[in-house]
Amino acid sequence: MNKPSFRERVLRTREDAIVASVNRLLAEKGFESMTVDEVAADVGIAKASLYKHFASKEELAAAAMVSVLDRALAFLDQEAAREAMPIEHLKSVARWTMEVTLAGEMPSLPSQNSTLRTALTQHRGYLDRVMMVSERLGVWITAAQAVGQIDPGLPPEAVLYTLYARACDPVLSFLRAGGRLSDEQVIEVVLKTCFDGLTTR
Amino acid sequence: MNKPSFRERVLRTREDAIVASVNRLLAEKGFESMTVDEVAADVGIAKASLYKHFASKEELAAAAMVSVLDRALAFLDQEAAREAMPIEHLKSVARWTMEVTLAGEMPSLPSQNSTLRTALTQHRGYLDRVMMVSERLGVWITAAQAVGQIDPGLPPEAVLYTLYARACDPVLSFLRAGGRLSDEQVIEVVLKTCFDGLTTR
DNA sequence: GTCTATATAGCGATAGAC
DNA sequence: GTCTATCGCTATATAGAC
Repeated sequence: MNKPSFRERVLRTREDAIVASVNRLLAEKGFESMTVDEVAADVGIAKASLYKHFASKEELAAAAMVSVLDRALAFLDQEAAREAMPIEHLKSVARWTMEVTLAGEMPSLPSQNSTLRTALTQHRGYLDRVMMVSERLGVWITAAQAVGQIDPGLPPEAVLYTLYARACDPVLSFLRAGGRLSDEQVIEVVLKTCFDGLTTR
Repeated sequence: MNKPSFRERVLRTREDAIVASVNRLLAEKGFESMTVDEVAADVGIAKASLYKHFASKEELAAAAMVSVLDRALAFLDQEAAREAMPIEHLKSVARWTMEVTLAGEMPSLPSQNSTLRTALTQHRGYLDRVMMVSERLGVWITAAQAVGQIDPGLPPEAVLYTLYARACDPVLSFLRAGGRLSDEQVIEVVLKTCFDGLTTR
């Protein structure tokens, strides 16, 4: 385990800056509308330099996804250390997801695009992290269903996907655009409809 | 009110065919990934001919939206004629929306894209129909809240947006891709989570 | 209105000097 | 590894004959 040289740390820092820009642009404009020229301009380096770090636009997107999944895993660690019921953990995760989304730091990718999809399904680092997050959420989901906090009649995958979907819920931006609710209120409303539904309890 | 000539009917039929293709391609690949060449090839005419009917790619997308909104208005008419509680009307609308989406006939557009967004916000036919649909749903929403079927604590716009969002809910395609549920079961599950929430009642 | 052929522009990716 | 300059391709949109 060698101590990283100054040179390596500089490069790593630069790559972090790239990923941060990609993250933001991906959240703001989406994969197709984001151009590599924009990323380069945003980071402040030449496009050719960008391609020395990442081989393709798809690799850039994958790196952004890996980055946010690592943040998610870190949050899951922190959350798991907290004493709480499974349902409370799940609500915390949903809230965190929406906070990241509203902060413009959630790279939401179209599941339709074929070149991106094939790139991601072959990206080991991405797949591994998706699996890890899903498994850790799955534990809380089945636990919450076992004690009757989450409806046991729902397929666990449906619960999982519903939580994932909070990361790209258009209701968030629509409610924010409405201007009548603060970001915190937006999150509380969506969180309530997600877990309690639209109908009166 | 002149009777349309044979020539006009042929043109109208061709435009309908174009819109149908756009609808399908827009649902399948999204606005950015759909190309005008694809549309022309799908319809079976030359691209230049396409541009005689619609001035731009954005106009094509707007026409597709107008088309599906007209279908929605027709469904709302039919639904309004039915004797039912407001909440039942809203559930029917949500179910219809998801059926259209799973049938691959829901042109879901990215709200991010700027050129498309400006084109739509200036498109009178589109805006009018969105307003009409929203107002008619709004009546049922406030009625349902008045009798306590929909949570009166929720902002009506939040309820409206949540219903609209069923048209582009990624949970639908994810659950279908899972392969364990039929399309009807997928819709029932999402409908239940939407109105009743994830937690046990 | 329909076609073929083309103009124009933007994007992903690379060459090659330093 | 960073830069400038450019390739090669594809996409929207149009010209002009019929």
